[in-house]
Amino acid sequence: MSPKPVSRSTRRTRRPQHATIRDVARAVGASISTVSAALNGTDYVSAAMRAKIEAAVQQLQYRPNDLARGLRLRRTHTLAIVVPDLSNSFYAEIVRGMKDYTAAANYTVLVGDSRERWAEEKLFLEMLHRRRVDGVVRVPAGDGNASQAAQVLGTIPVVYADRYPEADHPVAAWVGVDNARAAMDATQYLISLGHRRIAIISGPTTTRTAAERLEGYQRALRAIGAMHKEYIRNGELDMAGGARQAIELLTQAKPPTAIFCANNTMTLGALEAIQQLGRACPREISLLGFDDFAWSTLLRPRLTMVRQPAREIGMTAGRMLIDTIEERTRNRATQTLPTQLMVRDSCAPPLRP
Amino acid sequence: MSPKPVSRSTRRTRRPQHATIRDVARAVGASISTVSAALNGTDYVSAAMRAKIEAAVQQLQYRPNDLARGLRLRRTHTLAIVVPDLSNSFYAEIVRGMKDYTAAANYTVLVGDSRERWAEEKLFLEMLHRRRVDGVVRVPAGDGNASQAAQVLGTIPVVYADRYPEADHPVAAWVGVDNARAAMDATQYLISLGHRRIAIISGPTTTRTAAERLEGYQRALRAIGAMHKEYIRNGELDMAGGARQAIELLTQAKPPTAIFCANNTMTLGALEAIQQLGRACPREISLLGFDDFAWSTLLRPRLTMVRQPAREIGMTAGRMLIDTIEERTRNRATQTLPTQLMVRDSCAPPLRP
DNA sequence: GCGGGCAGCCAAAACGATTCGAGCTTGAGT
DNA sequence: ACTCAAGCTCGAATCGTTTTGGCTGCCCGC
Repeated sequence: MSPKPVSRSTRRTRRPQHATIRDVARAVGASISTVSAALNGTDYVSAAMRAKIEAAVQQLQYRPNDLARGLRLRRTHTLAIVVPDLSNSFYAEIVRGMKDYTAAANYTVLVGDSRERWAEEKLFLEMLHRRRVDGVVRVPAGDGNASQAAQVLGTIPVVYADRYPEADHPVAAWVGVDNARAAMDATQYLISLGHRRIAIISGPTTTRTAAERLEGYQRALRAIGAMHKEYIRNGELDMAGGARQAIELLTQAKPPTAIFCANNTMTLGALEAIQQLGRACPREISLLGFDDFAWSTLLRPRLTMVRQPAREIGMTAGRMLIDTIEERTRNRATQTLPTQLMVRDSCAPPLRP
Repeated sequence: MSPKPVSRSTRRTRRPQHATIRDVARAVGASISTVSAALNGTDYVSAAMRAKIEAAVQQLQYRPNDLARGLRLRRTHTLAIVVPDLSNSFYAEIVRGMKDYTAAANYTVLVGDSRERWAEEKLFLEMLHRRRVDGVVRVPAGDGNASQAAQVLGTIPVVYADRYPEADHPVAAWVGVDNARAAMDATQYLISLGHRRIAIISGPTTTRTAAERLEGYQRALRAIGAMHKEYIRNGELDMAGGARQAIELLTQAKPPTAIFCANNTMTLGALEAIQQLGRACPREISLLGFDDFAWSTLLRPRLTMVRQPAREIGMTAGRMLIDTIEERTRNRATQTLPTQLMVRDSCAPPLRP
């Protein structure tokens, strides 16, 4: 059985797609090892040779193929972030922060939008696994059972931002704010203005942050014995959800004098509802929101809101991720960043306290 | 030029990172060719074997390595889009449209933000080349000389969105709107309300769309002999730029009775300036903007704006790109989508016409 | 009994990079 | 004169896929 050298290639129609390292090597009459060493500075290469190679690279417009590189190196220099809603400026800002930070360390980031659905998030995570990203930061979808993520991601490092993981990876890294505390402070601010009938529009209780904010709100009101169940609403996190809950609250027999909204989109919905019902804000009804956004000062009234350091959250998540990837795990596994109450015009003392 | 010393470390620590097709083959006692054929359905594989393979895939949590795949296939199923400002909801919406459309065709998209600077865009495009993306849609940075893109992208297909290419690729695909026409219509609307002293705040003339909108505005005013150079302003495209120009316009001796802003961020800036100067809009000054956004109805007054079909622009760009990549070039090379004047509350007849 | 088609499987050659080990000159140290 | 290291270069293995051509039975029609 002699293995005969068969000329098996029938097609010779090979259009030259991109220049390869081999083309560069051929152009300067060197081996590809030498070219590689020259380009990466990883071994001795004479100055003359280096110059010739650099010229050839320019002339051939050679760009290394990162697929081949990643395959060999087992590193793609790619990260990813998945958020529940990209059109929400809060998450957009987190993404931006992460991109800015990681770009400086020469990482590319893929961004995914789960639309609050684990099914969509899972699809995205599977794609990330196939692409062998070096790490991912998750703001898990709020519809529960996001703890299967460990399965689909395998050994890829994960950092959580904003929302807590739920007993997911054993030692999960996380960065975010103290939501209970921030909500409590906000509620106490309303109390200090004289409000007693304070409502909250919160998200679904499967969303960790929503649950914590509700908790903080309750703690503040319980302390003065002013908690009433009919003022607690949870619903969808979007604008329509906020509007619907606000209308229900304001049209009931004994409406609240202040509404605390647990995220930014719902706050906008509530504002829309208030205007639609012809109520004067803040004279007749005070509105306090969560998650600030850039153009909140353009609205009338200018909204009083709890500001989260979105950009810093994204940057920190990126930093924590890169640190674990590159095995400088010097930093703590969890980081809590400060919030800030941006007092503007949408809250005032109640008409009849 | 001293070459650096090299430490040739001999690490033999090979942790089993991810399951490979070889692992699957070994598990079922088949060859990798058979596994590949089974998974891709590209050749005969017995039902029994197929079942065994599928079981092994599940058990090993095998996910094909897209790097190796892309290397072999010379296709990455990755697209990219680069826009001048991601925090501008107009571009964000284009990106979203493209993502939605291309996701259905199983493409991933990388998104880049050039911040209106060619230097940044170039960096991003070079990265795309190294990653061998299958195609890219560009909204070129507005600071000129973006025509070097062909060089850095090599043979990678390009589709332009919103802004025109400037004699870039020979047969450039493009999708956008008729900016001159839209601006002319908008200006004529202001004229029909009785305005004669109409100002425009436009972007830098290196930005093609800005130039076209200015052109349309001029055409409308020239037709009634009401064009005055002191009412024409170009500046930065951001909010601060819009505010600055608006203040200059409104504080001059014979201020305009209406301002036409050539993009959305400048419109917001102008609105801010108007409020800051204590002018009543629309009673004292009418404001008409370009590029609608989702929450424009939350502002008071609700802004009258020219709406571009941003989402459709993104989807169409995605479609055109995929069509060229997959060589179904059945569609025209350039597509013009319709605009719409969203008449709301920020324009009214002038006090003294 | 023989040619031929088909179902099922496999070995090996790409794809384009990095890296290990080794070979070959020089020049210096002893 | 001999050894040794440094400087420079190269061949070959490797990363994890797809794909091509070929091999083996087996059944079918004659």
